[in-house]
Amino acid sequence: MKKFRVAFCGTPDFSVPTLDLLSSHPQIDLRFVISMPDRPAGRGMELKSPEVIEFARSKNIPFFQTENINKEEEFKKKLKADDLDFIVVLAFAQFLGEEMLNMARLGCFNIHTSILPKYRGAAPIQYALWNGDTETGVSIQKMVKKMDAGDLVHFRKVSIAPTETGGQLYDKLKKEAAVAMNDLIQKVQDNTVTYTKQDESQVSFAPTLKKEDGLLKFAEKSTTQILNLIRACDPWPGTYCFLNGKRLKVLKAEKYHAGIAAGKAKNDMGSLIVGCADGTLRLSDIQLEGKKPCSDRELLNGIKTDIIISEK
RNA sequence: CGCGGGAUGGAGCAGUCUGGUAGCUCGUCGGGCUCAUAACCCGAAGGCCGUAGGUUCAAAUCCUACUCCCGCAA
Repeated sequence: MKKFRVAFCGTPDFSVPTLDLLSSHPQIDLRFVISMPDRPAGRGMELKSPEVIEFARSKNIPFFQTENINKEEEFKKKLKADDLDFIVVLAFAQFLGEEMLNMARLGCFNIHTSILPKYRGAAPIQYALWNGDTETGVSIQKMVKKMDAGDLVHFRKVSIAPTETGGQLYDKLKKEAAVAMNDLIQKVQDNTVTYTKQDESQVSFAPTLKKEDGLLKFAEKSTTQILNLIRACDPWPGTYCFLNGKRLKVLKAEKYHAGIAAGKAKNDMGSLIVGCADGTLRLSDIQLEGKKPCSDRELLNGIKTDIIISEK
């Protein structure tokens, strides 16, 4: 049987399970892995390869790294000559130009971590949690120039547990993406791929989160809003506030019975509590700058002064 | 050489500038009080103050090198 000739564009660990599937699928001939260049990262700013490249290296899959694939004329010629059936794009962090979109026989399939047309953009997982959604999923769309606006070819729904964090949902969808890809390969093989237009009236957006989106504004938000933001931003970008002028990461919080004025904070018998617009939260797992994560009780053991929570 | 904070009994911290008795809030263990408790009272155990050198009569504290942890940034 003839194998499908495929190229893969992706960057972080999120792309790896799907790449793994493609590299080992009997119907797939994985020709190329395309990713971002190595970047300085971490403390010390040492160069680090994208996870996808690490994987490609370990499996001896030909790979190519670039800041902007659209400008790589030489490489595109090579791709063209490779006579691809389709290109899979997953968390690539680059836009594809006309030439790339038309490079393969079936075009480019992008796996997106929401049920489109909801949450077009870079941070659909976080937005689903932030908004308190109970369901999300992965979609596969045939890419067009407009971001995440292509026809839907496949999707899988996933339910969200009330306390699920960004990291947990991320891991779940990471695997789900590979399953969805597997489904699509079957459809391609059976020649049963269908193209469904997105309902433009239902479009919403999930732009990239910034670090500041994780700043907790207790006084002006409800306890539910704060809790949703905390789980959405766990582990990235993380939520924080300032305790007595020092940066305090908030890792976990819960609703608290006792009351306190909005914006105020105190040590309530070993619990660090802070007033929100409609109630009180206990910040149960926290991390002070320069310190390790610990419980509120542990941190409070070492603080003898009044506690002031601010947005600095 | 990206910027910065930190390492002190099991936990979180003070003490370091201005060297000279190891301290605080908890936890643990024993005892007491209470119908009862994250309560309260009494008592106890537990630290070569990250590592290696140096200065000094004397170093947690000053100097040098190293190891490990973390925040920012990316």
